[in-house]
Amino acid sequence: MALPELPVTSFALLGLLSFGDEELTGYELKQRADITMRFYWVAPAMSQVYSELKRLHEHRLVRVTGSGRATRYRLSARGRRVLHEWSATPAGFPVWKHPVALRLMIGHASDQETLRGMLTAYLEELVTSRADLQEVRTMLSAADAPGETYHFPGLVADWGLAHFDSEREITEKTLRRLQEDDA
Amino acid sequence: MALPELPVTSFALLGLLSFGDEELTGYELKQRADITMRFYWVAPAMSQVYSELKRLHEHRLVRVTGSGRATRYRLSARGRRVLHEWSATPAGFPVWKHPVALRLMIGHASDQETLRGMLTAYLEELVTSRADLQEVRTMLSAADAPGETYHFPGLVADWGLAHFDSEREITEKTLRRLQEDDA
DNA sequence: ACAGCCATGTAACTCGTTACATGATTAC
DNA sequence: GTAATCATGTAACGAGTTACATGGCTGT
Repeated sequence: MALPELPVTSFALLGLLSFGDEELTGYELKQRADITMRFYWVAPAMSQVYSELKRLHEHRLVRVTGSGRATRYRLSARGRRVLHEWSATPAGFPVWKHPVALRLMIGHASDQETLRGMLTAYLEELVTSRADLQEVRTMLSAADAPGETYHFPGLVADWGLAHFDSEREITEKTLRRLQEDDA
Repeated sequence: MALPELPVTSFALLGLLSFGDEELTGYELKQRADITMRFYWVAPAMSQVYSELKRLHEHRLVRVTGSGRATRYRLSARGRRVLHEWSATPAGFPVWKHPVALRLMIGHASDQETLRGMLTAYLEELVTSRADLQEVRTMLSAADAPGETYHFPGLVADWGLAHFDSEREITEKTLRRLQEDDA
């Protein structure tokens, strides 16, 4: 059984369909992605969710249960096998696109005022993002014991929380270093 | 002076041209990006470097000094102004694409063996990446005092090093948690 | 002479986005 | 009735990649 060549986001969406035996609409799938997956992958556009679902169906990785106007999708047996196979695939190194760090790098083209404002704004966004993720983490804690449905999502959420904490620390430290430079 | 609408990578490359008064070829610019910028932005393909340079020139943000077969580019006065203006632009939140965390999220579709192997492999890649960045950091330290050319790149490199350290800690912690689950 | 690096591009393609369009259902 | 949400798509576009092609220069 050859692993179909699909973009990672396809497998990510397939993965979201692999919790429990739920049947989801494209709309619901998009919501799940927005809530959880966006923290360490992406939040795909609505239109992409539909086109990926179409493709997953063409590859018979999902089954369609057209009950009424809302098309519902569920993982097929083949989809489950493919997902298992894919998860053993080399993961590759994370890609980090950090517009704050990028601007800081060319700090000589800016000024202290602007840079400090940027870092402060970033700190605030970190706080709200962390709070959002913490909320998710709390919801998952209903079934996050080893073997339960949301055990692994719980691990990943903790990973994300630790990451946000680390970012906060580094940003604060950098702010302090900028202030020292002023003197 | 309206800020031209260009992708961030354009400004990133423009930023790389703003250190010192150097004139760089596309080839050299690509090397710089590979060495430093890739850690918090991207390493653009060679072909993209050339097309971006072409576009930057069309916008008169760089000047071309065609000395011989190798075309050399340097920041124009206009380019410097635009870069300054861009750096005060809202930065947006970092995007993190983390294939390891993504696979861990659907850990239920995998097995302990595979997951531990994945995290261990990631740890090793973290070590080499950190070492690469540390090497860059050391090179920068020749001129990283406040006011010197590589002060800000130094700050950003330290940011990246702290990030790698944080990732190492989280990964190790997650590995321990996986082992506890086994028992 | 030959390998390896320097140097520059073109063409085809995919991923993913935004803008647009449509209509059904639900809550108030 | 009317606003918000649910639900599904199409079309155009842009960023960025890989594969391909070419050729000069440099060290051994």
